[in-house]
Amino acid sequence: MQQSPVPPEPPIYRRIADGLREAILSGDLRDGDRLPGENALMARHGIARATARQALSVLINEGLAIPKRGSGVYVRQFRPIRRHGSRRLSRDRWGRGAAIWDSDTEGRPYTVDEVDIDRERAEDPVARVLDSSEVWVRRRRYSVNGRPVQLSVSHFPAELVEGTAITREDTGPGGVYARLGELGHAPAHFTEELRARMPHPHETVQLDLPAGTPVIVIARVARTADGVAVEVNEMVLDAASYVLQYDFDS
Amino acid sequence: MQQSPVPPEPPIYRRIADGLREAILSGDLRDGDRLPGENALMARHGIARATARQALSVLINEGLAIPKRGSGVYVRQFRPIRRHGSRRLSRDRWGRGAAIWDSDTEGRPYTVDEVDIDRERAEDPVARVLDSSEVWVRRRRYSVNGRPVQLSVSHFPAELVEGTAITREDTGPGGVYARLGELGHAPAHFTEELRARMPHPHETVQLDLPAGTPVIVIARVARTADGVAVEVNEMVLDAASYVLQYDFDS
DNA sequence: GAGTGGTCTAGACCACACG
DNA sequence: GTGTGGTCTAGACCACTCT
Repeated sequence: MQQSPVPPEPPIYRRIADGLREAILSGDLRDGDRLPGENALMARHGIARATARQALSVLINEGLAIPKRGSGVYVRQFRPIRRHGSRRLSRDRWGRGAAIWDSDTEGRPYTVDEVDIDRERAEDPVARVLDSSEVWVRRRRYSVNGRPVQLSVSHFPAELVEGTAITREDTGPGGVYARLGELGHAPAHFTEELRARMPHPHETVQLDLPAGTPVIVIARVARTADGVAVEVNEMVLDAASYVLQYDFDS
Repeated sequence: MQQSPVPPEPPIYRRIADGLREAILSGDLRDGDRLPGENALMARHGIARATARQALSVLINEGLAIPKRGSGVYVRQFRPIRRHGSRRLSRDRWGRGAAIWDSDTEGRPYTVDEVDIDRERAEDPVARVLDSSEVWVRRRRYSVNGRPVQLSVSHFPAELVEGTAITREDTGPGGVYARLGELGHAPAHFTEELRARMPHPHETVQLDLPAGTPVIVIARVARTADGVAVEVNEMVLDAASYVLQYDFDS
């Protein structure tokens, strides 16, 4: 007969973290509220400093709290931007008020900084998809309300765009897609591949990410009506700043 | 005149973590390889145990390494499943060999366990979208090769599906969508909203997630040709097990 | 100046994995 | 049995924030 297994007591730091998480998720502690600090936890539970830190680090790594040096640990907030992928039909017909998650429905004014344009040898996945060993690369960072939210790296086959405005900082009215259209290579079909993972160090710096924040990586391939790939765009989004939406049929 | 700011030396634990990360990302350490343990780091760098642990915890929280009690810390691997959202046109015409990320292209045999079906009061976002205060809820967990990879919670308006196979464990041939079709409410339009975040504790348990693994949350709304919402499905995916793909036009 | 989080040391005991 | 990671104590010094 199976001995009823005794559930082991969770360690102290975990029980403290569970209590604080409960307070956050239940709404007892709200966005921006201050959590009890290290000293408060030490006194209240009679534990060592390292143990109190460990409890707080759980919540920080879960993305529920943010530490501020010399000040305290605070409940984190979530106010995402909504990014639309395919939206062909749904938008006006039943897009209103039907969202699952709250968001700033339309992207607030983006600012673009750290633009960087270069001609480079294509790396492997991009070279294969574009069928081109030389590419023009446009790197950008997007910010909303002064907070960086997205990194974008666009690749174009070098032979295709050589000498056009796509190789210059100002791409002119309508942007790169209008230029591709004038070249007779208007994008008509898109494929977006998505992943989520923890950020690499350079992403943490460029997006100013606190601990416990994943990134969403989108690799988008734009193809002409003939199926020729003309752009590969890899985007890295601060996951805490975005809700992505895709609408489709059948 | 601006004093050239002296970049402060990163702390020891960070420099050690940077070195190990470099070894992982460069391929010096490969999937499944063992990292130097706490004792090795203490000896090599002349540091205290807690500092060595802190260095390793950085990599663990980044999802690059996995600790195994009594054994060591190992380099983590990434072998995702590919999940297709809208795929109307692209699949056969230019889907082949054009992927950015490697994956098991078609989902390997899923197994379903922990099925749970209940009639419940609808919570707020779901109640609003389905315009229904009572819902039938189908909860499931999906596993691939014995590893849990996805949690799924489907909601249906209670009045609509009452007494049908949708309220029973075996939904019959074609599944719930076939049953909805027979009721004259065939789903025709889909909206998927996506987020990524760190998992909640119950998700960590049910998906057996190691630290440093985000989840992707998909809220999918199915609507009939008339625009009536007939299903809300909230899925929670182990982000390390998935690549999502969406294909669309214009 | 007082309080906060960030880093670090030097120990300790434990449960677990592996040979 | 030995080595591993998991938890915890009791200190210390620092940089930073807030008042």
